[in-house]
Amino acid sequence: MREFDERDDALDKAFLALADPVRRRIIARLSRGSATVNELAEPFEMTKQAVSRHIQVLEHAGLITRSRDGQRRPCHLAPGALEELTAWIDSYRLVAEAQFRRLDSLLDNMSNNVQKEEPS
Amino acid sequence: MREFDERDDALDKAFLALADPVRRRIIARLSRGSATVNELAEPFEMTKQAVSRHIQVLEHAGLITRSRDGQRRPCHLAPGALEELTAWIDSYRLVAEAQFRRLDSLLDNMSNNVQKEEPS
DNA sequence: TATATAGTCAACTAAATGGTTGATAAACAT
DNA sequence: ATGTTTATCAACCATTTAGTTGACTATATA
Repeated sequence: MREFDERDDALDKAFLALADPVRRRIIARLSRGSATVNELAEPFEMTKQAVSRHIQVLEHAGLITRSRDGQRRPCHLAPGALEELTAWIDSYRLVAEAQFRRLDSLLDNMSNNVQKEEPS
Repeated sequence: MREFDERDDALDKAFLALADPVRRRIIARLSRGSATVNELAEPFEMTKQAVSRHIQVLEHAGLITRSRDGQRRPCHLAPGALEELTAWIDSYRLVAEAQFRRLDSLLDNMSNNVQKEEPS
């Protein structure tokens, strides 16, 4: 009954948010502690409005949260959000690694069989 | 002398590639073993050309590789590619967690000080 | 040779992204 | 009350993305 899968949508937004060097640098900066929009915008050769929208993308992706401090709107890394992404990646990474190991032992068996069959 | 940072570009492409449910399902499928374009396209209500381009996006992002088997072009998960993404995420995740722990102990100290100053 | 199968290329359209400038809101400071 | 700082909203433009259809290449097969 739902137009789209909510988990898909959450992953879409999170991965898309990270698919931009500006937004990744913002994440990197916030990993060392909270910061305001002006502080986050300062290193970039781009208008503050543009950075403000990058921040909104990160916020809607659930990667950061914001609070209110007078006229400031400090940004904080959302605890747990990055874990969800690594969890998704790792789930398939581990399956693939198991698959590779299975292939390795299959090749081992084949070469063993060759050795066994060779003498015949 | 370079237009853009190569590492940035690689991360851009990889995260962008994962920011799509179709491409994530392709990755999920390939984690269980190689598959041809037709096999990958079959579950989707979309032309084979569209899926073919999704596959190219994954390939240019370095997430999958392709080989030749007659008229088939089997796709395989690129070993090690997913690790690089978790490595990027984890590097900041761990910094952030250390930061949270530091904040926790700071708050602990403050509440201890309050307790000590209370009696005065 | 002809024909089917696997896959890509090219051109087109609709929608989303990423940036700009200019106006505005909200909290502070004088 | 007026002005300053912090940040967002709105309109606009250029570029990219994601899908379509139709033509095409290349390999396999009758």
